[in-house]
Amino acid sequence: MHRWSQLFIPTLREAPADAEVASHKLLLRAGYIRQLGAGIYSYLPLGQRSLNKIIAIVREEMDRIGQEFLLPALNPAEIWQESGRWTGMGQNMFRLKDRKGAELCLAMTHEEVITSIARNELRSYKQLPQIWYQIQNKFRDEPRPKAGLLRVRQFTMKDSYSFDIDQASLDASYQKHYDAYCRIFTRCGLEFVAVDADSGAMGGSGSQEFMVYTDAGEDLIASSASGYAANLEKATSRLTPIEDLAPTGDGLPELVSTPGKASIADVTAFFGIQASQDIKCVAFMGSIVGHPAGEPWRPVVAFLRGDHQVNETKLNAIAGTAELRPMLPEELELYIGGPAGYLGPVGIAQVMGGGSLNGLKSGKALDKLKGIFREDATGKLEALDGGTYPLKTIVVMDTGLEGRANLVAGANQLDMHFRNVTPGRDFTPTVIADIRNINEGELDPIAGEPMRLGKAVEIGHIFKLGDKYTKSMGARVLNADGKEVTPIMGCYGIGIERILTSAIESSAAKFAAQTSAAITPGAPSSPTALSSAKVGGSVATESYALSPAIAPFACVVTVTNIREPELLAAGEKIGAALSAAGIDTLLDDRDERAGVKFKDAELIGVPYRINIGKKLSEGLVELVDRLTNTTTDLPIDEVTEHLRTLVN
RNA sequence: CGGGGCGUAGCGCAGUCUGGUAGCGCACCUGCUUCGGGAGCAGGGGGUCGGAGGUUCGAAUCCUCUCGCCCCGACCA
Repeated sequence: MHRWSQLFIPTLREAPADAEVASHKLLLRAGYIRQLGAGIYSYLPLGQRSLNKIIAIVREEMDRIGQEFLLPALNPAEIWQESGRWTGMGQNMFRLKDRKGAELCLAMTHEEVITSIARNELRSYKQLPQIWYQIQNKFRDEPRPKAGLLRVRQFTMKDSYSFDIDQASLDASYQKHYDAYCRIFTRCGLEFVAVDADSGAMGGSGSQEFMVYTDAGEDLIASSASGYAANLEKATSRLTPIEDLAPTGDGLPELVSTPGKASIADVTAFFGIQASQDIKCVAFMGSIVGHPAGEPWRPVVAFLRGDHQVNETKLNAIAGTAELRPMLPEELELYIGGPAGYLGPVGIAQVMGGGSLNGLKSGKALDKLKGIFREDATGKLEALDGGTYPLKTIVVMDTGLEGRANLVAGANQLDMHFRNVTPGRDFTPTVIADIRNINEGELDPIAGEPMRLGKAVEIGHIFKLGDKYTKSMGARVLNADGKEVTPIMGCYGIGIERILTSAIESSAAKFAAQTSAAITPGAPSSPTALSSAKVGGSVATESYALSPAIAPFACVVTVTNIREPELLAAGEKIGAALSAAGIDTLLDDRDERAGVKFKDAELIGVPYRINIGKKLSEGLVELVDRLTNTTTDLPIDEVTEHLRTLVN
């Protein structure tokens, strides 16, 4: 049992002005952390206790599937040069020189170190599979540390690496991690989802990120009750069928004069249709991936349902471009042949293949194009450096338009639209692909459950690496046939601090929702709700509670007045009994007013509080369960058993 | 790296525009009272105003440079 009077728990009534997000303010106010520099924090006793508990859970679960190492944070440059990441990591790696001038770095991850061990020690398939993990400080020279512990330059990470002889074995190692991660995050009291992540450039075959929904997060994800979950860049949806318009006239595209109707809203109102019955055109210039000169642009034109938005990441992937910018008016004229507001797919094929510079009047587009192309004798554009650039306009149609008919679309003439536009018949896109952002409430593609869309923070990542490091660093083992083969790897990370941070964020969001619910609707004059929320007041209002598994203490015994010997004696007794029962207990034996103790106990996130006060004369104490926000009176001799049930 | 903001006591801030001996609240120390929701009264301690240079009789305040931190963007195993 710990006594509050003897601990260092520097709580603050007000948060430093630098703190913006809830978890940052609360960690500071609760005395968990103090900032030393941008993205650099000291962990005070409370923070350290909580992180140690998280680490203990991680270690326990990881020991079930692997073995713990501790690898150096200080790495010689050589191994990073071997893997190609000495230059590849760019500015994100802290680098330094020793007294002899040798180059070193502070490791931001440990594939190189672990692979150097593997190549020196692993000889035979009989030694595989291996799962090696460590819990270590990592260093990253973030361009922009922010949000308290959410994005920092030094942090604790559990990282593990698997070595397997073949894909099936890697799949098994990967699955072990998936299962272990689910157990870890569940034990920490987190509500999380595992999303499919991009395994792209790393050449891996599978990757998932474990995410916790919170507005403080930097990623956007979608998930549904069926278990479907994906990054916004990958998420797709099952669309509910749209009723197509009946054809008019002969059913073929019909020109309609639509003076001044340049927006979707104007056009749909004019025709009396839904936005989903209209074709939206979004025209970009995309910078070509890997172009030697740096930025030649390729025209990329996207058509979507009027009520959908382009996801530029998806579109980049389809178009083979790295970055998209809107076309300038001159470029619209050149590549599509119509003015903004009246762009459409019909006839766009005729201008595919590029146009002539003559069509351009002036401006940046002309200058830019003149820097890249010249006109040949026939008026066609030709690249100045003789390179072959895809001049063809890439026309991408979103899958949301597949099978549709009789849509309204721009006619590539000022003040004109077509109706009766039917994809496939009236125009043929270069490619049909999912390039839209999904929307909240759309149905997931697997089970058709409604999806939730929101910001989230990544707390873990599992990844089938393949042979990237084993190959470049020359790790080889003999297989059963006596043949030398390259083992394949997986890598798997967990951000320890992010478990704490996201737990606080999630809980604080719930408390905030309760508070605003208490103030806003029915009872505007409720004095207690108003005073606790202190609208416009100076006292901070954020609150939260952690799961007993990761809170610095599972339980706090609050002696409301230590000058009453019976209360203090009862507190000592109950605290000792709880500790003896294996419950991590803090006795608040400070000579403070009850209100101060209540506030502090809430601030430090302890989930269960035993108030020892007036009712003691009746043999009762109060249990405040912060996770369910309930208060109950308990007979003294039932406290331990009750808490034991709650904690486990 | 681009844009914006801020550095005055442990925390939150005023004072800077218009130069004239550095203030308020909380926290801290002492005493008395109070004692279940961040107590009251009285007394007290604590700041070379981020740093350097300059202008001036005089600089927290004006000028130049510099360091740091926060936010938006870019970037992000």
